[in-house]
Amino acid sequence: MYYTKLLIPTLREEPGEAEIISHKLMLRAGMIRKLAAGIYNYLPLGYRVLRKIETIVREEMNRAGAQEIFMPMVLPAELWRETGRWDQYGKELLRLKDRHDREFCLGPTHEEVVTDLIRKEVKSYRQLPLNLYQIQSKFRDEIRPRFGLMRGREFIMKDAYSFDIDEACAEESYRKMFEAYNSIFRRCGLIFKPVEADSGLIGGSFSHEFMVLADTGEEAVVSCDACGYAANMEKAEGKSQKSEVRSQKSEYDLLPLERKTTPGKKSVEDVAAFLGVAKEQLVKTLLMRGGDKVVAVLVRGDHELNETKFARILNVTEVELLAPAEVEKATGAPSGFSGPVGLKDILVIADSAVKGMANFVVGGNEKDMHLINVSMERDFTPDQFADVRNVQEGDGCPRCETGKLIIVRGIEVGHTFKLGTKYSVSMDATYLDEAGRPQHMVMGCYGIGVSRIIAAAIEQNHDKDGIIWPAAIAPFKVIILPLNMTSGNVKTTAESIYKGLSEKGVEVLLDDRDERAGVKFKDADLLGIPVQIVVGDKGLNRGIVEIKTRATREVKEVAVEQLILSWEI
RNA sequence: CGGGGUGUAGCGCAGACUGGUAGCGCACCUGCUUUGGGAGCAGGGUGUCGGAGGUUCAAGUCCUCUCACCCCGACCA
Repeated sequence: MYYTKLLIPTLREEPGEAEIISHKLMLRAGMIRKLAAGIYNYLPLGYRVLRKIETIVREEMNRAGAQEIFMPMVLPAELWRETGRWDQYGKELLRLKDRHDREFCLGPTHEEVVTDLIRKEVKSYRQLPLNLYQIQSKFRDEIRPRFGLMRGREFIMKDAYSFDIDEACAEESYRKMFEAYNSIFRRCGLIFKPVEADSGLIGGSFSHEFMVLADTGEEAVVSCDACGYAANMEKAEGKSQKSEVRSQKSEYDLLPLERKTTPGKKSVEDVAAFLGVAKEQLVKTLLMRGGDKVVAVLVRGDHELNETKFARILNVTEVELLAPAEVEKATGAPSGFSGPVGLKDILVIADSAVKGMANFVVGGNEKDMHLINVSMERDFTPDQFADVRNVQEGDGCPRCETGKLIIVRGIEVGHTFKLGTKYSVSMDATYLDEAGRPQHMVMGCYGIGVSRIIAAAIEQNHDKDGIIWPAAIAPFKVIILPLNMTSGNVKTTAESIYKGLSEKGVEVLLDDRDERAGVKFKDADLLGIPVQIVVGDKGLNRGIVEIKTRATREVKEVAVEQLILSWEI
């Protein structure tokens, strides 16, 4: 392809709308342009990368036995009402009406549609298992789209759905997808990690997220430094190092409970500093609403509540912190002074790291008042202990004896769920077994953020000058840089190299613009094509061209006549 | 949805407080020179100053409403 024939509007300056590096570089490299918040045009270069990724995804999905289909983007409301998600999904579901006033939504995911298809077409156990996938635009009306393709409202997703006769077969289908996903991300040239995840709103029994490791990732990835354990923050469990070992009551003399005035000291930092104790000697009391109940949660001062775990304990889909006025009503004191001692008619759940603590500090349920030397059981007894906190770096691994947990950032590019019968039951998708009895199909669903992979790949592969594409997803493999288009020798040599490589099946971009060398170098670095072939008079006088690797900037001089002959794809 | 901010040329921005012919850099077009890391000189403005009302002799600037976008938070594959 000739550069002047392609629309590649590179920018010298960083557009103000972009915050993170992948978004900036995609705009600067002329890959995408924004149409509306979270909605983007793909220009030729961006689309080529997208297609590369799609091809890898298709090949691996097909290899794993999945079949490609294509479902509509506009979905009728009735299907969503059948599973209850028309009401559950909230504002993220973009709803619209047709001319007859019938209700529809733009598809954010396709469990309902595919289940409807299968329940109509599949009747017998002989037709199973089935795994159907599509690569398609999804629309989720995100509260706050940001970071370009990383969190768009319209985005391109590969979604697959498996249907099996029973749990064991469903797990086999899941395992195949898990392996296909590993192959896909490996082939895309990404450094990634599959982690255990909470299954969230889509529901189901277990689930993995595939995380591309990058400092700018939006999610925290927890993993063990000794064994293979890895989970996302919502799901990760850990053994607390300090409280469970050091703060055993038996090792301490219980001191008498005391009241201390702590004027205006509300935060853990302030109270700890004021009283001259460590943050981990405090216990926070958070008043939360889950469903229609108000619950007090106790978490050690240096720990954070994990709302996902907490919601699961309460068996509700979401929990929220009470507003200050509600806290005052529930405890009799302004927020910041809540404590478990003397709380009435409120369920108290304590994080397991609080178990066995002694001589600690809690709020006094009175303005400007805290209690010190509080001890479990003597002064109060929680209704329940449970793991409701975020793990911290250095916590013990829950799976092995010696491992310590480490935390890195990741970008979620894939998610696999074992759904079980959640949708087949609510939508009555059944098959007849060998005995002729109707049984619910057991399902799985598997998503890959195809467009997000582009952003993730750039987050992981760039330098100060631009993108450095992994070869498998690069828009071109080679860019030829004739440094002076007015030199006949340079021009014809560049063109013959272009022709030679093209005939060998190499995807080549020839920068035939009449630009100065500096401009071509800068743009080539920005675009991130893995190999640059530099053709200049200087080199040609010695009969050579330079082959430069974008990633390392290593330059190899090669005789012109040798170049095509010795080229290895 | 709450808080903050920004809309002026393709991109980055100034001009607004204090109303008086819409500007700067880059990009773009023409010509000449130049040509190995974002060239120089000369010429060219490509703009409903986000939109609608209003105040005024006069509005990019003041007032009201509105739309879009960005950031923080809550939320989320």
